[in-house]
Amino acid sequence: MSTRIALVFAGQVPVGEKVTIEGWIRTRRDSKAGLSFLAVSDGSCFDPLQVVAPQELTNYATDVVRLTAGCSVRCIGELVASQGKGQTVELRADTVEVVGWVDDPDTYPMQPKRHTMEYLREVAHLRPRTNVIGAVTRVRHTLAQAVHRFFDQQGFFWVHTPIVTASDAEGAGQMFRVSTLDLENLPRTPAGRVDFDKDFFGKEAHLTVSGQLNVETYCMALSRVYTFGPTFRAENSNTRRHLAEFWMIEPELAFADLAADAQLAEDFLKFIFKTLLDERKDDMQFFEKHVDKDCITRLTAMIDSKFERMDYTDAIATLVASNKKFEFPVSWGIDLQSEHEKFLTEEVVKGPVAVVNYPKDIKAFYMRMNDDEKTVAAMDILAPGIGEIIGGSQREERLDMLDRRITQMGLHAGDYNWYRDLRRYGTVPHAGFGLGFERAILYATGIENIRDVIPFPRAPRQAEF
RNA sequence: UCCGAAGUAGCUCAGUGGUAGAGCAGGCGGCUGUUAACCGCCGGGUCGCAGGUUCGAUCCCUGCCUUCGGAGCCA
Repeated sequence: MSTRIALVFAGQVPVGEKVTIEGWIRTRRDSKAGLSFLAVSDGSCFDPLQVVAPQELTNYATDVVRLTAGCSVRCIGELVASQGKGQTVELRADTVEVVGWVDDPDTYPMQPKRHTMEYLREVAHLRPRTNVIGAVTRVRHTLAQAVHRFFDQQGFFWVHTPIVTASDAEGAGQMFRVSTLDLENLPRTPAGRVDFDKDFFGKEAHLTVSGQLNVETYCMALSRVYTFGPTFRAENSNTRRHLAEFWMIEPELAFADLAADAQLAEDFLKFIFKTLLDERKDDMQFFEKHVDKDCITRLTAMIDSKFERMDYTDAIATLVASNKKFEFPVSWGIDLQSEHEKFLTEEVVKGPVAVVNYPKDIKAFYMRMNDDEKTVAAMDILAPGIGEIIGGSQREERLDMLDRRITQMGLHAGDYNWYRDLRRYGTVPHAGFGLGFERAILYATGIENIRDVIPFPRAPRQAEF
């Protein structure tokens, strides 16, 4: 059984102990003193372990000096204090077994040098071997663990909402169709339409764009629930902040209003980022040094800050009073554009801000109508450097109001019968929010393109690997 | 989808209307308890694809493809 390199650096392996490590060669440096230095990484932590391979090894001339980046090895030897600078301990190898060679090292795509992120996307099956993608992967894992830990500690239950949804109306975004019909030979109704009664589910089905409506049903029984899973949008978005497949976190809180929702969001963000800083120091230091020098101070500032609250109406007044020239003119009733959000969070508040109570006409049907009948209890949390990071709302718990909103939006109440039932049987005020998981990773690491924080990005015309 | 930019060696890039170079990587040799080391030599390219202009195009023009940045949509 081999030892993970992370345990070695964590001091859990005493100097003098014989260990086996297994991993991949990052670099090899030969010394005429009669030994080679192998940087071996197993991905368990940021740093590779230095393995010292003396020329006395029986396969030194045949194997060790032929090692190149990417070769897999099993090294057995004694952990010793390093004689060189740059590391405190190293492995003095008794054996270096080559598990797998690299065919044609000349064209091995992952060289021990800096690659562009664009290039790495083209070799998505090999890019986890790089420092940056390895670090992203560990950060992503730690944040995901922190998400679950936060909700667990707060008494929330993780509800696995469906990926495939046959609801007639999700109400948000364009959806990917799920069908087993033969596209070359579609069944038709007498009226000439595609006959989805012949399809697998007997009706139209799609990939989910949000688990919210489903999770609300469990909220009306278990009080505190959340979803955390993949969601899909078939929109032709080509930006560094959008994916066709991304992971979303959506908590739902019963007996709660918008203020409680905003507080939950604030506590949540602070918890997951604090956990990240506590548990992934090595990787975060790499991001600070090579990707975004402000990433750690940005997270620290957020953790220590008190999120501001700002009414939408006040936000509009602030934007107008700034006399700043915006590409999109500002007036009450508009949806805030990227430039407006950035201005508010980066120049006015200079920190995270929850903007609340948006005009009803620019928000979804399920958001709770405020007493003014002009605004709904919606919120967006804006953060410097990224803009909107969380969107949420108090849900409309009054059936008559919900029905009125459904009608106003040109939707059909009949399509939402199970959702309406929640308002007929023991309805309660409740609220929730949605967080795009990859956006949180962008914010934490300073990585610029969302395609670099998910292992296999899905975007328009991009579904390789 | 709209606006802008870019596609030259395995990678990162320079360059020219007369078919091309550097650094890194790779191979060989030298040197060193080395730190993405250093020194020397060597191999390696349909200059994104398709047309057009021209005696001649990698360079100029047109179209297409791909990628990047911004916007919209949104998380």
